[in-house]
Amino acid sequence: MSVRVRFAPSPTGFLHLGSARTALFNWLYARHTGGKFVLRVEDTDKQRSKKEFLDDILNDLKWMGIDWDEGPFFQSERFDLYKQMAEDILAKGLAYREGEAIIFRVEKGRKIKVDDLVHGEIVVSTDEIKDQVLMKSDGSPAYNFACVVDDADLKITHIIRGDDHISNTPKQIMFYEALGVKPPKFAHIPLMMGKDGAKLSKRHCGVAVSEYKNQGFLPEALDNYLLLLGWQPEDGREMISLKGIVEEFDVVNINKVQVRFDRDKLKWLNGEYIRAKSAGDIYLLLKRQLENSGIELEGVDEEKLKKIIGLYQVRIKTLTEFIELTDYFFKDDYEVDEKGKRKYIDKEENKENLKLVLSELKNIDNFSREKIEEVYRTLADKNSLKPANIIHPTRMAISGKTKGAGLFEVMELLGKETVLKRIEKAI
RNA sequence: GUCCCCAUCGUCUAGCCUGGUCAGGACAUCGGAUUUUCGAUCCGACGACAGGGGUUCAAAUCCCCUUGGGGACGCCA
Repeated sequence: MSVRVRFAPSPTGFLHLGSARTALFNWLYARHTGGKFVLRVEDTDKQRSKKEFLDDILNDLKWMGIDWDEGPFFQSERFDLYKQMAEDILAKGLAYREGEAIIFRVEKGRKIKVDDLVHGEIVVSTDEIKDQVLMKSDGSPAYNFACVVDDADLKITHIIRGDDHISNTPKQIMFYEALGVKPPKFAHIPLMMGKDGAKLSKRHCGVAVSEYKNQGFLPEALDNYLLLLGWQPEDGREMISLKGIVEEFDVVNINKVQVRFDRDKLKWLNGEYIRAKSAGDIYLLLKRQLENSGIELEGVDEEKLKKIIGLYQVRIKTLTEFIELTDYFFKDDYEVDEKGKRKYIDKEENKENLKLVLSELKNIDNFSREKIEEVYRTLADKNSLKPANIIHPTRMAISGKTKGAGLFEVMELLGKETVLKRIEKAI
């Protein structure tokens, strides 16, 4: 029988990192087995469910490279089915009415066994479980019941979900029995916590996939990191693509331990992916981010921008860092490092050195990297200065920063006019 | 409180099932090399089997207890 898994978000908020990770494991397992990935929307709570949330969730999934084969199915459209199934259970004498509600009677003194693909066998006594609501008085199904009816109806074979559902599982197994349906296999994956071990929250580093998207993380990096959190290939390699790992992936070797989200490692991976891309690819990704941050790209030549990317690609870990580091290419009112200014500009000797530089630069016709470098070297030589004595003040004068890409490349890209203007201003 | 899950460097992990290798790797941190700075890169350092009992010639590995962390106990999902 072919594998069918599902991802069942509730459209009551954005796509949470933890849910994204669950979706990822489900998707991977479906692709690994050649099975189907089904999308189901758990919108039984009509008050809190919003279409916009759903759209965001689906967009984020697509962004991550997660596609689905069937659905989305909406629970809100299937109330008749739940009601029918509850009535059936009622007719079998396994449930009772309490007002409008239908309640499942839990038989005491039984042991329910959950055969979990990640944890092994989990046994729970039914003495621990209270009678369970199947249908609420308002006519809507209770979560656990709707979940079972749908999973049975959609012929789901493997339920891969978070550890927080372990305690729901024995209840759900009883519902399967009542429905006369063989339960699927379960795989409960350990929860993802914040860096300090407490619940992942906004306070830590953000919980929404879209936040990472907006901060300039690449989907490849996020996918890779989320997967690495709890699973790793046998050879231990850490750069893994979703598509490339499909064959190797399996749920049985997902770790049992609760994991902590480590933004630093994500950033490292993101940097690796940024460096692996061509300047052209980065350009495409960056365009939207730049415009969002109020930088006019109208007047900026694409080739030039690609060259700037080429210089900074190796120095950034997220796309947004690019914007911070290269503001001086796009506007004259860029950020100025005051401490650096005092060190490299304000001192009298620095101003003298900059004057020397300025007079030499004025005479250059071909404002190329090679030519500028030659001028700097000979100038330093003639005045028995260290090259650094003129390089640092120049960098400070033209970029407002003490660090950055190679100075001569930067100068060439900035152009003679801008460079001279900024040095004069600094003096 | 009751039930359930879990326990190797700060973090993610390899090793555990089928006891016997200096407990290996990655991120982070700190040094060094290189560089006009930053970054990248290359070298190196720091750093863990939660504690206590067993079993055994031998325990990170098997068993028990304690401790610690997490989850669930809704007519929320």
